[in-house]
Amino acid sequence: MTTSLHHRAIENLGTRIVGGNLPAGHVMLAEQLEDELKVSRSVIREAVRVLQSLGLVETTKRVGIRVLPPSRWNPFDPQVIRWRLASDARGAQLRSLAELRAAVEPAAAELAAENAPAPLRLELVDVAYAMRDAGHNGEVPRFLELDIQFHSLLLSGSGNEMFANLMGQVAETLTGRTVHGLMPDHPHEAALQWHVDVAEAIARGDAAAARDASDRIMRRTMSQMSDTWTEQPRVFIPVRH
Amino acid sequence: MTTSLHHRAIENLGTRIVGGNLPAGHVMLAEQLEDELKVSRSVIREAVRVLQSLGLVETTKRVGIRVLPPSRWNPFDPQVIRWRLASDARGAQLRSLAELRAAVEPAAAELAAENAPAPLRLELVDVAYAMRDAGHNGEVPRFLELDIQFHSLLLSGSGNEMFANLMGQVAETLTGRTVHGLMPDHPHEAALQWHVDVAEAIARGDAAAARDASDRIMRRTMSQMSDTWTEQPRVFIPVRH
DNA sequence: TGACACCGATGTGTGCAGACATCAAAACTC
DNA sequence: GAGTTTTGATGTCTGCACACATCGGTGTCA
Repeated sequence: MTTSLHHRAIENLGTRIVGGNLPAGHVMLAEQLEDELKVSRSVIREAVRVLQSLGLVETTKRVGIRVLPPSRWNPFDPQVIRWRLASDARGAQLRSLAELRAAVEPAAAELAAENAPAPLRLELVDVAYAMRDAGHNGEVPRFLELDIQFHSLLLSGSGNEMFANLMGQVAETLTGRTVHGLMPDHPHEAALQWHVDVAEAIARGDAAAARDASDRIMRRTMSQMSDTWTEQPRVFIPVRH
Repeated sequence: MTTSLHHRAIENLGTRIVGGNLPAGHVMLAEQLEDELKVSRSVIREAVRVLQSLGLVETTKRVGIRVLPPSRWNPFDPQVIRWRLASDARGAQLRSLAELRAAVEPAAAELAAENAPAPLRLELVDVAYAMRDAGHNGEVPRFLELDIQFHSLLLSGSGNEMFANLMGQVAETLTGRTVHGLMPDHPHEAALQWHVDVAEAIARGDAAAARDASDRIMRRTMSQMSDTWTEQPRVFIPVRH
């Protein structure tokens, strides 16, 4: 199946804007985009509407379609995140996601210990032990898969739909780490145990212990990654009154 | 200026879907929506495309426009949040936001202590002291305004654009609290001091102290609010493999 | 003469109507 | 039951009328 023209138009413009090829303030005309992408007006109009809802562009009569600065983008939109990960700002995006994850996961662990359904708790324990085995045996691909499953279950078990929604992005950061060669062949022994600690604390409903163990995992992964992206420039979003 | 038809169509359908009037699985036809909203096909199509990008509906040839379940919605989209706050699920949405905020703010305080630009640190200190004064004098509206400004500055100062983007939603939760009558006339004395502590810790670059003080604020507000929404049902989003 | 307010021309997004293309669900045939 | 045809919905294209922000010219007043 060839993806729809609508989808391709969004993808084309989205990657170019987020990638910086179309700088903020740049003005385009609908007609010009029709010619450029060789599609009809309706396709362009529908694509622009979507980009507008993501905060990537704004339309003004008599002016055209204006590209907005990054401070106006919706940084939580999965598409925007994907485009940023595919751009030069990949490092900065990974850092942002990692920081968000480091903040959220201990809180999610705490909530999961209080609210998660029983079957999920059991699965979490199983996965934690499987992770430990895979880590010991140096089965890197299987470990990565289990790692993603573990953290997905944790976020899902919190019962907070915003936490749960970060699953997809978390998977990105984890796979991103391996792509960047930041993943050792044998994960740190203590980190493996901490995963088990989180799972068992949740299983027995010990919120404080779950948070603490999760916090240890996060602090370790953060300190592990921080070296690689210290050179990434930070973006300060001005306060809108 | 009358808001555009496009905007009105999105608003109409968005509120109805998020509000539960159009249940998941419900199928609509573009032609039927044209008649119902008395607008042309292009308006409907552009609106549907936007709702599609928010995960509220999907379109299938030969079937129509199908409403998707809440687990498919983008819970971070400002519009979705706004519609949810206007619906029966207002309580659950406020709780989710409060939990997110409680997780993020201490992390943001830590980052701000390390990265925030100097002028922002100074402004933060000023606002913290102004808050304390306003709190002492029982100036509730002014206190609320300063409170929002304080937390906006904090999130913005973290240098993480995802944290910074939560400002708008945070403002909602704070104003939401007053609307719900959860705001005492005289804010708790210790909480006022903690705000000052956060600001001064950030000003002198003490990340650990900033986090601790912020964490105390969050724990207090959470325990304050938790009574009111314990009856709200939690939504567990299934893990997608 | 110069500054300023007004006003009409212009160009671009917005909204409308109708046509044909495409493709997957559903009905049909064997 | 498997394969084929039909059908009905979205996808795409096009021409047109309208709304309205911007720009430039015109007239008025100091």
